[in-house]
Amino acid sequence: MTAPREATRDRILEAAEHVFADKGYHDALVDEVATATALSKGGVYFHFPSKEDLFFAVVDRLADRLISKVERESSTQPTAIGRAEAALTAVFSALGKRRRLARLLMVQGYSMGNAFERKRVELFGRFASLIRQRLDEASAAGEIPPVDTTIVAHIWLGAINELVIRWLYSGEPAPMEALPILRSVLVEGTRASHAGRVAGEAGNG
Amino acid sequence: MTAPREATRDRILEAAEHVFADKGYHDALVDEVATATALSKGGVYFHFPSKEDLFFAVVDRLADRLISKVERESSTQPTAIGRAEAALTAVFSALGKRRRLARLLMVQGYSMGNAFERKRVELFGRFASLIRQRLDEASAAGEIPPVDTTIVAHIWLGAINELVIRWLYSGEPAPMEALPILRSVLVEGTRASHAGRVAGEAGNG
Amino acid sequence: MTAPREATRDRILEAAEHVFADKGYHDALVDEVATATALSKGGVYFHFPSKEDLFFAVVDRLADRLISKVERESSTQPTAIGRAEAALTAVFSALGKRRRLARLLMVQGYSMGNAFERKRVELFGRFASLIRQRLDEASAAGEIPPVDTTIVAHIWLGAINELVIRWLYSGEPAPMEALPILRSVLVEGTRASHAGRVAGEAGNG
Amino acid sequence: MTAPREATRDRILEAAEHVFADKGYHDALVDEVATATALSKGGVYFHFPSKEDLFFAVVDRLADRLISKVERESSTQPTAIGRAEAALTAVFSALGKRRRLARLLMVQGYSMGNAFERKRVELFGRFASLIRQRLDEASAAGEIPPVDTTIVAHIWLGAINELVIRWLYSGEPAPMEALPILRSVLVEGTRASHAGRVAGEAGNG
DNA sequence: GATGAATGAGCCTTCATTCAT
DNA sequence: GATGAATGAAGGCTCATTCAT
Repeated sequence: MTAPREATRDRILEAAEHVFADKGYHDALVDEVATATALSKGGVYFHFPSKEDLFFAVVDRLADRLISKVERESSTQPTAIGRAEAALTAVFSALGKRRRLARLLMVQGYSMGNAFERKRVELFGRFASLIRQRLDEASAAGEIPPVDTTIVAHIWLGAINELVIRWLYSGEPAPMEALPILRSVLVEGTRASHAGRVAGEAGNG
Repeated sequence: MTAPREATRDRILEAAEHVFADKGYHDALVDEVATATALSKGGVYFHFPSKEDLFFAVVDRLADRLISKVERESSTQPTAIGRAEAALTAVFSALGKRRRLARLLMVQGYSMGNAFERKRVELFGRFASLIRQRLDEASAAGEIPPVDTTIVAHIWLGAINELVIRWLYSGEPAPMEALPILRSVLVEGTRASHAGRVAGEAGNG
Repeated sequence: MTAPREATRDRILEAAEHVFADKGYHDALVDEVATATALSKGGVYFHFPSKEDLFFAVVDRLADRLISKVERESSTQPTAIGRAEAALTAVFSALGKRRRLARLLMVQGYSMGNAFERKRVELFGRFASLIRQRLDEASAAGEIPPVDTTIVAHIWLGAINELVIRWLYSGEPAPMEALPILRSVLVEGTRASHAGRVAGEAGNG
Repeated sequence: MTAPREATRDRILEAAEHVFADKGYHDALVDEVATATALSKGGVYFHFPSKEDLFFAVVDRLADRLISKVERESSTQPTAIGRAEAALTAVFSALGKRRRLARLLMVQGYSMGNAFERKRVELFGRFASLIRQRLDEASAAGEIPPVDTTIVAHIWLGAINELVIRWLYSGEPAPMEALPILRSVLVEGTRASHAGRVAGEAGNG
C-alpha cells in the first residue's frame, strides 16, 4: 500500500554496491553507476553530493546490515563466551558467503586518502565493538581472564579480515574450512590469555 | 672498488617511499617523486617503466628488509614455538616502530586494481610464510598440535595487521602495550587449538 | 478592488535582484532565486521562461524606476542646462546610494554573450537619452553650443558609470564627494565645447 | 641568433586573445585555445595553471602594450595639458582601431566574479594613472585649476570607455568622429572646472 | 500554480606517459 | 643519463531546463 519512496536512492545504492565491488573505488565511474541504475549522471548527483559520499553510503548500509545480522545471530547462545564465538562465526560466515560484501568492507578504499582512513577506523571500530561487548560479558562472568577486551577484539577482527581477504584473492581456504581453526585459536587463546610471558621464553624464565 | 652504481635508482626509491607513504598510491604524483629526487619526470621514467613498477619496487625493498630482519631476530630462540613467537614479535615491533613501513606494507594499494591485489597476496604470503615455517617446526617437534599452519599463520598475521593499522590511524594502543596480549592470545591459542567444537557449545555437547 | 495579482512574480523579481547583485549573472543559480522566493525551481520557471529572461526583467524594472525618478527630479529646474545637470545629478546619486542597483545596471552581464550586449546598448541608450533630451533643449535654447548631443550624453554617462564602478569596487571616492567635480567638468566642458582644436595645440595653431 | 624561447607561450596568448575576444570569457573554451594553438588541452595547461590565469595574462599583456604606446605617443607634446590630451587621444584611438583590444580591455569579465573585479580595478586604475599623471603636471604648471586629478582622470576614462563600448556594440559613432567632441568637452571642462555650483543653479544662488 | 526528480550536454582540470633534444 | 614540453584520455561535477504529477 504505502508506496516505497526513495526507491531511486536505493536503486543507486544497489548499483553502486556492484560497481564499487567490481572495480574498486578509483576505477569505478559514476557514469557506470548511473547506467546501471538507468539514470543519467546528473540523476545520481541529485541523490548523492559526490562519488565519495555515495561510496560511504554504500559501505554504511552494508555495515549496518552485517551488524544487525551478527547481533541477531549471536544473541541466542547461553554463555557469554558462546555469544562472542557466535559473533566471530557470524561475521566470518557472512563475509565468507558474499564476496561483494567482503570486498567492500574489508578491502576497498584504504588508499582513498584521509577521508576513507577515518571511515575505516569507524567501520572496523564498529565491528570490533560487536565482539568486544561479548568479551566484556564473558569477562564479567569469569568465563575468560580479565584482559583488555578492545585489543582482543581487534585481534579477532584482524584474523577474520586476513582470512577473508586471502580467500577473496586466492580462493583458499574456503571460509567454512578455516572457521573451526579460527574459532579454536581465538577462543582458546582468549581463554588462556594472560599478559605474562609465554612459549619459548617460559623455559628461559 | 666498485663505485656505487645505481645511486640514482636508490635515491628515487628512497624519495618514492616517503611520497607513497605520505600520500598513498593514487594521490602520489610521479612529479613529486621526481622533485623529491631532484630529478625530472623523465629521469624517473628512465629508471622505472611505470608508476606501478616504482611502487612495487619500493614495497619489495621494504619487505625484503623486514623479512631479513625477522629471520635474523627469530632464529636465536631454542624452541620452535619460541622462534615462531619471536617472528611474531619481530614483525609487530618493526611495523610498530616505523609508521612509513607500516603504511606502505599494510595499508596502501589495496584498491589499486587487480595488479596490486596480486602483489598483496604475494606480500602477505611471504610474511605468513615466515611464521608458518616456524609453526611447522613447532608442529614437527610436537610443541603445538598438528593444525593447518598456513591458516594459523594468517590468523597471526591478520591480528598483527589489524593492530598495526589501528595504531596507525588512531594512535592506540601503542604496539609495545598490545604485544603481550597479542603473543599470549595467539601462542596459547595455537597451543590449545584443535579443530573440534569449543566454548559455549561445549556445554551443549 | 483588484487583488494583488502577480504577487509571486514580484517576489521572484525581488529575490532575483538580490541574488544577481550578489553573485553576478553567471554565479547566480536559479535554485538560489527559487530558495530565496520560497519556491521550487519549477515555480520560477512557471513565471519566467529562462534565467536570461528573468535577469532582463530584473534589470528592466530597475531601469524603469531609475528613469522615472530621474525624470521627476530633473524637471523642476528653470533652465534647460539646469535640467540636464539635474539629470546627471539624479542618476549619479541614485546609483551612488544603492550598490545593488549600481551593480546590476552598470556592471553585470557584459560578458553574457550577444544577448546581453544588445541589452546593454538598449539600457545605456535609455539612460543617455534622458540626458540627451535635456541637452537638446539646452542647445535649442542657446544655452550650450550646437554639439552632437548624443555623443555628449554618452560622455556624461560614461563618466558617471566609471565613477560609480570605481566606488563600487574600491569604495572611493564617495559619490557625494565626486559629484561636484563631475558636474563641473561635464557641464562646463559641454558649455565650452566646440569641435575645433584645443589645449596644447592651441599654441601651435 | 638567440632562439626565441617561450614561443609556445606566446602562441597560446595570441590564440587566447582571439578566442576570448570573440566569445567572451565564459563562452570561450580552453579547447578552442588549444586547437587554435595547434596544441592539446594539456599543452595549454602546462603553460597556464588555469583558464582564469590565462585570461589575466592575455589582458595584462594587452594593457602593458597599450600603456607603453600611450606613454610614448603622449610624451612629445610641449605643454602638460597637451600631453594629457594626447594621452586621451592615444587611448581612445588605440581602442578605436582594434575591436579585439577594446572588447578585452573594456568589456570582458566584469561578471567573472570577485577575481576579475579586482583585476578590473587594477586595470582601469593603471589607465587612469596615465591620465592623472599628465593632469598633475598640468595642475602644477597652472594650466588647469587645482582639482582632484584622480577623479578627473576617471571621468576622462569613463567617457572614453563608454564611447568605445557604444562603438563596439552599435558601430556608432566612429571613434575618429567622436574624438574631437570628447577632447573638447573633457579638456575644456577640466580647464574650467571648479568645485562650486554651476549651471542652472547659478540663477538660484 | 507549483513541485522536484531527472536530464544531458558540457567543461575544466588532472596526470601517467612519451620523446625529441 | 636526463630534460621538460607536450600528449590524450579520461572523469567528476555543474546547472539550466523539462515534465509527470
